[in-house]
Amino acid sequence: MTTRVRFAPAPTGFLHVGSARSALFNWLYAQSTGGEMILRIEDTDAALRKPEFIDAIVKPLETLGITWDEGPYYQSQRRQFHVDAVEKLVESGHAYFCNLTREQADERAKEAGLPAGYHGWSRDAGIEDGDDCVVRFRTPDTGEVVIDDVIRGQVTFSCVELEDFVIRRSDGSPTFLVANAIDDADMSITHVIRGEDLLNTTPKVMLLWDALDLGEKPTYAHLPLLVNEQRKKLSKRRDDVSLMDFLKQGYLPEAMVNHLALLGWGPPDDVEIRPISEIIELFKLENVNKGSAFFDIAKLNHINGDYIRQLPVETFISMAEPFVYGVDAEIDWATNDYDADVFAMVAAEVQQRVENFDQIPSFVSWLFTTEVTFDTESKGFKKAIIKGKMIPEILDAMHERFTDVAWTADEMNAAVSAIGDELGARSQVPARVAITGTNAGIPLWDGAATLDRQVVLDRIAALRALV
RNA sequence: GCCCCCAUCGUCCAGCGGCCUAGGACGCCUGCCUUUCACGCAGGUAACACGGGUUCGAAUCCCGUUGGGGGUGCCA
Repeated sequence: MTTRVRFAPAPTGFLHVGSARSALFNWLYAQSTGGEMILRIEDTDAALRKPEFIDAIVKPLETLGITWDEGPYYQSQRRQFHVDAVEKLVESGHAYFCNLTREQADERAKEAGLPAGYHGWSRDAGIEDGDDCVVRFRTPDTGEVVIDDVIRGQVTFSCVELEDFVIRRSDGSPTFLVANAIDDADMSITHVIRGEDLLNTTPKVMLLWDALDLGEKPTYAHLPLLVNEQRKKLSKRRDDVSLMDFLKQGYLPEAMVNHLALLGWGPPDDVEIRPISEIIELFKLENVNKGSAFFDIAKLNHINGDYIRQLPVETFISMAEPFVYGVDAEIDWATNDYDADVFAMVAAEVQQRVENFDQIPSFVSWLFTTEVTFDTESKGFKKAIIKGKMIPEILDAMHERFTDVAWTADEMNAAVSAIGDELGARSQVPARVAITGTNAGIPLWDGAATLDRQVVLDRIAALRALV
């Protein structure tokens, strides 16, 4: 039997990295077993039914290269099936009407000295359907529901712990629990792979499954949660969780996917950075571990840097463009002052040094601005200039020779080296600081030769004034 | 509160009863390379939460404790 998995996100306005990880693991499982994946949008709640929300899910998935064979299906469009199922459950006595609101239920619980929540009051009250009525599922009073989870083994829930949950809201819309059971059955889903936060809802779906007589149940696999540094579930409010935002910041989709695949799973040979084809080949759902995983940006950065360095330089240059030119680029130079040829000349050197595209401007800013700023408080400046030997002498000599040195990389370089030799001091680093504003960066002279002589002289003078 | 899940270096992953004086990766530190920085290379730092069992033998199995997390919605 071909395996069929589904990624079923609720459209909340953007794709969460945790959801992306779920999508990825579903996809990896489908790919590794030669199975199929379907995309299903869980928009049973009217508030979630907005077309722009769909794009916010579909687009990032496409960018990541996570493909699906069927869909997107919309639960909202399958509503009739869900409504029918609810009706069937009422008719068969598995469900009943209830006209208590959440507040009323809590109040009654308080009066009865019970924990907050609904305690089955409407069960046999013979309530007729009405405007304010929900439909609740009658959970068994005894027995237990056992989930055979691929990742967690057997998980047992006693039925007494399960309250009579709502399967149809008072506005008539069925909840996702019904939709889940019906849709998974109709779509012949064989494996439900999703976050651990849904583990507690699984017994309810299984109860519905049996009550509706839907046949063989899918196999479940509950993935460990992705957490922040406080070990709490990644949340929209506290954390950076929008996958598209990461992509916009300059993380490569391949790097993102590689990193995500390493959260909760590891290849048996310990080779972490590798093509997706190999990950598919090595991936085993039963090897996914149970503990929650911290989404570590530092590691993502390292992986991203590796992928960037692997890029053909031409690709790097074209991908870098939005970060150095145009309205969205965060740059400190005037767009007119940007020179694509100069960038292309130094691009290979920049590529070796960045872990992310948004770091590019900091490496080339000095080539396109008139003045550079000296961060006199920085460690690098202190080491190179404040603690440097004969800095004033070097800068004075540089300024003098640069007024008439031949304006080529080699000649400029030679002139500065000569100054160092004559003064018996290290002259290259001070020269670099004067011209670029910092002690760290790409090789200096090819870029420096593209600057105007007066610009360089002014920068030397500017640094000289500080020492 | 109740239910469920989890527990190996700071972080991610390996380990599925002897190969473990616990391995790899990120981070951090040191050195080499380098006219800077980065890459690369060579080292270093650092963990089996605790207590009981079971066993000739436990990071690995069982129980308990503690700690963390998730759920507890007419959200999904």
